Amino acid sequence: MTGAVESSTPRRTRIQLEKRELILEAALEVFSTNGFRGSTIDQIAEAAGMSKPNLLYYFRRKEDIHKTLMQRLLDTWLAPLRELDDIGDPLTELRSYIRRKLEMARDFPRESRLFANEILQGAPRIMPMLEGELKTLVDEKANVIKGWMRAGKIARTDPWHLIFSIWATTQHYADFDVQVRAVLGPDRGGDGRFEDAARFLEQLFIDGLKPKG
Amino acid sequence: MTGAVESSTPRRTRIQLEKRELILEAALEVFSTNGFRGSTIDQIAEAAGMSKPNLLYYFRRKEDIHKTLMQRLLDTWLAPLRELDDIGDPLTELRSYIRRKLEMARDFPRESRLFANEILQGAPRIMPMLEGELKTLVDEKANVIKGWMRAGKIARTDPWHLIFSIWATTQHYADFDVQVRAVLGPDRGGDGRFEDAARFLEQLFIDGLKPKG
DNA sequence: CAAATTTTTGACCGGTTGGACAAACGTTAG
DNA sequence: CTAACGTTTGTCCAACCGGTCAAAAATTTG
Repeated sequence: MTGAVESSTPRRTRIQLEKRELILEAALEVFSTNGFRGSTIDQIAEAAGMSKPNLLYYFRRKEDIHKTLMQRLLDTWLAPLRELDDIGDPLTELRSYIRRKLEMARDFPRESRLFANEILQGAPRIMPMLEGELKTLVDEKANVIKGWMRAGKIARTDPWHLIFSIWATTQHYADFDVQVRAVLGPDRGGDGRFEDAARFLEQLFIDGLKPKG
Repeated sequence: MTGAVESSTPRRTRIQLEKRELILEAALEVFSTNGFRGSTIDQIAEAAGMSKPNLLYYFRRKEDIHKTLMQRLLDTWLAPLRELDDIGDPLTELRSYIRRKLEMARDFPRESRLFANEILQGAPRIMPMLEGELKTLVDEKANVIKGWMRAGKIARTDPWHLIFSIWATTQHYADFDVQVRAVLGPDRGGDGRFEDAARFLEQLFIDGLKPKG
């Protein structure tokens, strides 16, 4: 069932390394907009500027491309959470975590959508990573946050649901981009939209929504 | 390009009405877990307990099923927001809006995922609805919320981003269900998970996250 | 019951897709 | 130059998929 995509030391030539990157970049584009089943090898090959058999010389199965993409993705995707530091001011830490996540939604929307697509369909290809790597990290950081709460440095809540909410709100701007755009109308140039969202989320998570009085 | 799925009064027999419902129910199940392109007519037909040609007797094209599903969906999906009442206590209104949305994520996760799937892929089939019906409603309600803010009844923020955040956080529990489950572990029976989320979101949106001191 | 109508099915079709393969092409080292 | 190795491509195939069609089966109507 679970075949190793890359066994030990695959010993790659220079061309192989380059072409594999090219393919992964193209596949990210195609997979993130059409989903796994909705994407064809031909599409990816064309986006990478090569023929289908040529692509299959570098990745023997369509699923291998997707798997490789997912493995890399999870690392960069969780990087901001990894940086959440036990030491340092809690509110500052959370504020910059939120901002980093939002920046990622802005700068890497394809990665976000690829991930969302996979989860939506039941995470058939990355379930083990969720239950392993992901859960471990989240539990660890949730406990950090819990420590801050016990120390009275931030209000008490469920840290797990807090993390989920930060994920949900930030990634929303990448995953549901067309909807956001449809509702707000075309972006009026610059980082206007981004700054609005950043300001809102900071207020929501840091100050809270309630009457000043 | 845009063919009417159902023109005026299609005059349906009893059997047609029943079977069409059966197909739509089956299609909801299949589409929401595999996406549009990832689903086959055969899968839907089997889930509905009939043969493929038989299904195609009731819906002539695969896309017709999806379109019909989406049209119905948007109505029920936006119902909670429609109920947001100008009169009545703002915080109470918002609190029950959030709760209703969360209940929908719990009770109709397939609908949520179907919608998410469509938006993720650029909303190719429902763009007009987003720019029309959806935008109109959101703008209207955003102005209601703006009124509350001007009256000093709730803190000032961007109402549009507030609505997005409520959507994002509540729907997250349906769309990213497998991830939530992977991180939190198996649900310990009953509505425990749901109540945790409800409590958290109420605190987040109503009380805010900040030290009591 | 019998005719008319609706529903169901098996067989079929053209196009697409993931993938195999061998032959051709290119490159490099001896 | 040439043998060895890495790269690229044209061709092919079997499975799948959306959809058609005619004929059989069931149902409704008179």
